[in-house]
Amino acid sequence: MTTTPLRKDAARNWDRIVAVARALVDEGTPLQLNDVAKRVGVGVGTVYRHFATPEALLETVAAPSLEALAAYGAAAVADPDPWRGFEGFLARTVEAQVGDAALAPVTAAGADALPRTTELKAALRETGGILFERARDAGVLRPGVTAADLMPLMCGVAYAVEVHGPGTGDPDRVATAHRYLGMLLGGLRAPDRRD
Amino acid sequence: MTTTPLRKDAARNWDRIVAVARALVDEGTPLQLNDVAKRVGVGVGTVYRHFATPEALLETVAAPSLEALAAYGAAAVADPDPWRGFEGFLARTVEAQVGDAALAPVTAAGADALPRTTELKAALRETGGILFERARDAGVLRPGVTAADLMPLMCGVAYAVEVHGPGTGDPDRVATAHRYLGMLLGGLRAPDRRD
Amino acid sequence: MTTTPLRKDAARNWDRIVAVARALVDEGTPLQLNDVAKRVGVGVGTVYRHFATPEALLETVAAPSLEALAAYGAAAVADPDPWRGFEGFLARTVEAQVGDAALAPVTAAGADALPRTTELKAALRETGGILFERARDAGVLRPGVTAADLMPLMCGVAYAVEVHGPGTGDPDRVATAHRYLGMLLGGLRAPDRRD
Amino acid sequence: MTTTPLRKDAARNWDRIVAVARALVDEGTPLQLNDVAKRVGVGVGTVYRHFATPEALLETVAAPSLEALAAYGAAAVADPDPWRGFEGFLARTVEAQVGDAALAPVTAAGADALPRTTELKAALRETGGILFERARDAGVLRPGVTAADLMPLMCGVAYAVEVHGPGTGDPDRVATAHRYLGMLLGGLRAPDRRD
DNA sequence: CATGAATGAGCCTTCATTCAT
DNA sequence: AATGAATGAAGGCTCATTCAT
Repeated sequence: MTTTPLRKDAARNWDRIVAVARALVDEGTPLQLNDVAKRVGVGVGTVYRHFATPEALLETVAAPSLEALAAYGAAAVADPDPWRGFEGFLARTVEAQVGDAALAPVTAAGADALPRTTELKAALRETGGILFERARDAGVLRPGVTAADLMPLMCGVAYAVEVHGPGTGDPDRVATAHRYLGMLLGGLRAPDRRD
Repeated sequence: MTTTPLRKDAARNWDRIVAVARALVDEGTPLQLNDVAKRVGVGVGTVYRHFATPEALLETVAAPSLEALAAYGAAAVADPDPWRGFEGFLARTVEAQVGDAALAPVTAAGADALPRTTELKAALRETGGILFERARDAGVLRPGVTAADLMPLMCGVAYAVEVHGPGTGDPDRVATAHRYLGMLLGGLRAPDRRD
Repeated sequence: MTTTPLRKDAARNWDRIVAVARALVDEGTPLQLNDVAKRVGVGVGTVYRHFATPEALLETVAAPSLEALAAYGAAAVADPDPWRGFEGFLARTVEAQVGDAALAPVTAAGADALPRTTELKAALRETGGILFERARDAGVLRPGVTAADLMPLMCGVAYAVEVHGPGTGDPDRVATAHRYLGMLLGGLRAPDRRD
Repeated sequence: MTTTPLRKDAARNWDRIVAVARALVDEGTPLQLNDVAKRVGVGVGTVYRHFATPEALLETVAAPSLEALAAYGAAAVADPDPWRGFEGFLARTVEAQVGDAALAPVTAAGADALPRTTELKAALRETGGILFERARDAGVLRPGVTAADLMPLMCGVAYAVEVHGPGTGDPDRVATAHRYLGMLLGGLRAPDRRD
């Protein structure tokens, strides 16, 4: 965890690279380190020095969203209402996924490029697990679900939003994400119906 | 619908190309026409003659699954129980998606390379719509869902299965798909709980 | 010169191929035998049977223009006014070149694909030679020009028209061709000036 | 006009690429960047880095001729004799076209790949225009010609030389070019003849 | 004679990554 | 540290021509 602090100019480059990468991600352009370097106005080598692979850069771009999610999760755990904490966390998760194009690939990737990413993903899984268990123990969850299903399901909701409609950045996307999450939570089937 | 029948030798190549493509799709290799040609043992031109683009080949590979799904859908419409028809169709849909790696890209693609694909997708949407309306009219669906949500939701379920675990072909995948579909239909939330 | 007469159906194909090729030339599409075959609705083999190479087809397409020019030339030779005969022939030549996109490549080509083309070109050279000599002997030509310069100069005029402006088919082209030919005949320099 | 100076090694490659391209142009081989790379002994990417398209390379190869022509034009404008300036410029122009196979395609191309090419072509047009107007105002030009005709006519002369005979590089070509230009300037028709 | 499937060399272009400067 | 030139494998696609049917 102890990283040698960057020299001031190096830190400045780091920031500019990440900012440009963020902009590229937002506009849907695939991250190419050559391209990033050109836009930042530094050499490719500099970008490679800071980020060994495109994935590392992408994970760095995604990190703030993951951090924010983790922070929210920590607060949700403190919520006295188990369901509200659980639901809120899931809502934030899908909001983040549909609002930040960097998240989907990072979340779905099998291997992480940065240890920090692995930590964050683990923390989120952990938080999700805690919230899940609290909810389950409170009896507000249907049986059959496990904590390990949460991440895939949230990715699924985000993907459904993707398939449904307009590209990242459209305001409707968040509404759709909430609708879809609501469906998953409440079920598509009318509650009074029993087979 | 009347296609000039291929000469015997051409038909043989067509079959071999599709077979190789199917194998590549199954092993997760991206479809590259040069590559396909090499593996089939024909010239690139032959592959291009049969399939103008990688998408056309992929859609051809995916077609049987789509056809089977459409056939099932036609039968489901005849099911006297609206819910069973609806649920069965969705189940088949996610099974297909999870069992055939060619489906996800074809389903998610905005533009189709082959008219047949467009027809099949339209037919599936149509069938889904009919089953959906029957279920809704029978009062077995929660309000707030629309027919246009079905396709995205099924894609979402399939994607969740993908994120969850083992690659295409694993038998567990179908079980997981059923579990996830069940969650979506019934809701994650315990039915007796009301906010 | 004795060609086995074609069977009726073969002759029909020959005609249709040439007609399609003419249309392609007129619209500026490069002549590709596969393409021609597709548009005619015959197999490539058939086209190849009739025309061994793209050049042979192009020369066949160009032939009528060359024939017409040759016929005009024969008449021009009979003109009692040597200058008028000469000038008229050149005018027709450049008109043909700017009006028929098939001519430029055929005229400029070093080797001919068809004997008929060689004959026609020779005939035109011959006619040009006669007209040239008549004009020269009548003293209406400046010294320094030779008969062998005529063909290149006419090609040059046609090319100048090409560089100048709108593509084949535009009515202005003929006017421009006449203007340029007029410049060549009369000279750019004011006639009263002597160095 | 301020271009970042290339690094020494890069400049060396640039030079070698242009030199090879020049040789290819001289021997009439069409410019293919892969081919150029192979002959220079560098990777394709290197050639693409320096010249984004074959046209850009060709224009670079042609540039010195255009520069020389522009320089000559600037001097010609200073010539006290309007006709001599005009004629000299045209003579240099056809000499250049006939001596450098890179010029014809660059001159005839509608769109330029390099801004420098556009500048040079504009400068030449401008110079031609000035020389033309001086000559016209001095009364040494026949009416009916416009400045916009000069470029096409010079291209036409060069093309006529091409059609006439031996390939680029042959010494006779220049002589022929002068002959043809002379014909254009003085007219093919004997001066004493009036219709 | 006609067919049209097959061929495959050939050309273009991109981009992740390395390494000399 | 930073630079950015160089690399070259990789992939895409076209088209003139042949030859089995």
